[in-house]
Amino acid sequence: MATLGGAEMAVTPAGSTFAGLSDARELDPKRIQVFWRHVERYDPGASVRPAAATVRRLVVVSGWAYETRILPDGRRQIFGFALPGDVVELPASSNYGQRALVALTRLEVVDAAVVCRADGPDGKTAQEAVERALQLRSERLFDHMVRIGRLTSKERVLNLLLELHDRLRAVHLVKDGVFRVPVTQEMFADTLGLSIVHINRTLQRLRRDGSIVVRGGAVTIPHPDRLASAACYPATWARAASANQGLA
Amino acid sequence: MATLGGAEMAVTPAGSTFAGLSDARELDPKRIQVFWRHVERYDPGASVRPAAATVRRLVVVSGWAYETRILPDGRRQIFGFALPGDVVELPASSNYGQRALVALTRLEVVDAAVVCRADGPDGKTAQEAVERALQLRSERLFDHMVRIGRLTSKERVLNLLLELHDRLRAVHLVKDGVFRVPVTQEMFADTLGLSIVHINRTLQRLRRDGSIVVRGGAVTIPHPDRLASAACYPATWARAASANQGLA
DNA sequence: CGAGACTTTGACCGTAGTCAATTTATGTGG
DNA sequence: CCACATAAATTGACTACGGTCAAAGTCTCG
Repeated sequence: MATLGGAEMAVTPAGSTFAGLSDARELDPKRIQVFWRHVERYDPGASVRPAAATVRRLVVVSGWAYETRILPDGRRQIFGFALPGDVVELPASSNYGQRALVALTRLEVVDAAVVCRADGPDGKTAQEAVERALQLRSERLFDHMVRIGRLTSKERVLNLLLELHDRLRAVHLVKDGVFRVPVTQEMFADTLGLSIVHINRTLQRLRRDGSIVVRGGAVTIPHPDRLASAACYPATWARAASANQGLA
Repeated sequence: MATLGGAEMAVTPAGSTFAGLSDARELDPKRIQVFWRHVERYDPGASVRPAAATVRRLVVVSGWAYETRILPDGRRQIFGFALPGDVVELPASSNYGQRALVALTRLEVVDAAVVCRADGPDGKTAQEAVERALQLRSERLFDHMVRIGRLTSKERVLNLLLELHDRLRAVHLVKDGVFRVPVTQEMFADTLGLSIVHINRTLQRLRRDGSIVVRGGAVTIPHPDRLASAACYPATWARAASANQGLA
């Protein structure tokens, strides 16, 4: 049967090397030059290096990552996924045990400070974009809390897939309604606070009733609008996401 | 039998009108004067007024509040509690439906901007304190996500109580190990992603086995250290909280 | 005292977890 | 291109944690 995870692939926005920073006005050759030197690359499974004493703000250039914490007894909670164009805040290494950012695919990130510095005299535009992106990330945390706190398993899965769909679409990573989700069912389980077996069965139900279509790690959601209400997915969100695409 | 909620009471730090801002160096009479004029007061159940177009940062002066979202079908998720000395970020009124800050007791708040403005030439000290407090709040969101995502009901309740204990202690609201928790069991349920009935039974179990003592809305945790590990409560946390008390 | 809010209890149900085995990719070296 | 090793997905049987419903008990306060 079809699976959800599909391992690593070219998880980069269409027609642009600089995911999430691809919009016209940002594409100053000089600026890109600057970025190239500062891009950090990680292989799947590697943790992004935190700063020594400060929180670190990172812009995801390409690839997927996930934020996670692992409990002493091995239980794991995944807080969310970082996609191209997202900005993430890493805790200082001193309390890094609390939360790590792990590459899910091949991953490229740039320090937000670099992006801001590169942007004009006082880097105001980029600075604002970073703030906005962090704000969105924060809102997503609340969404996710609702998911794991108050939604049923079916709603959780759908809701998360809808979010990923919208976010990926905002950075042009959805083609003809199809998007790639390089996440194993085990990770989905740890994200949504469910067991892996239950995730598996829930996905099957969703496929059977036609809510989602999964083919080789790529997902399609035939009727996003119809499902949004069934999954308590705030329609508002879609608006906010397209009106305010973070760094895209 | 003893209950948990105990309605409103003087939920203000010991020997100080200005909870969370009571430390020596902050107690400049002029500054307090400024604050008095800007304090906003809310009655239990009232929502704190959001700003029109911007996120609003508020310092809690006294009382409790909770951040919440209500789903179309009535389900509710409470994201956490704001205690004296905490700083909270409210969304702009445009998408205020997403998340509200509601007074749980009589509540006094001040706009963080006011606090910063009042603090010396460029308000740097206060500014930093606000940033730090927001950082702590953010960390608590992650803690809470682990709670509802990966802990058992018993662990969830204990873990939350331990957090409240530590936070209240940091602002001197714990006397002889006893602290007041003006939260109904229904709210606890909506906070921890459980049903009210289950919360009730879980609390009873915890009382029976002596993990907690509840008398008229006041709670004692006889052996915090022993329970911390049983509840996956990061001991680290306590350290961070006392080393870094936000605005206290 | 009565109303309303909150807590407690009992009976029953169902969603989701656990355990363990099987099947299906995915990948690697010969 | 095949054999084998490994990771991921799937299945079945069984359990249990936590939810639902409904009624009764407490507490507070006007």
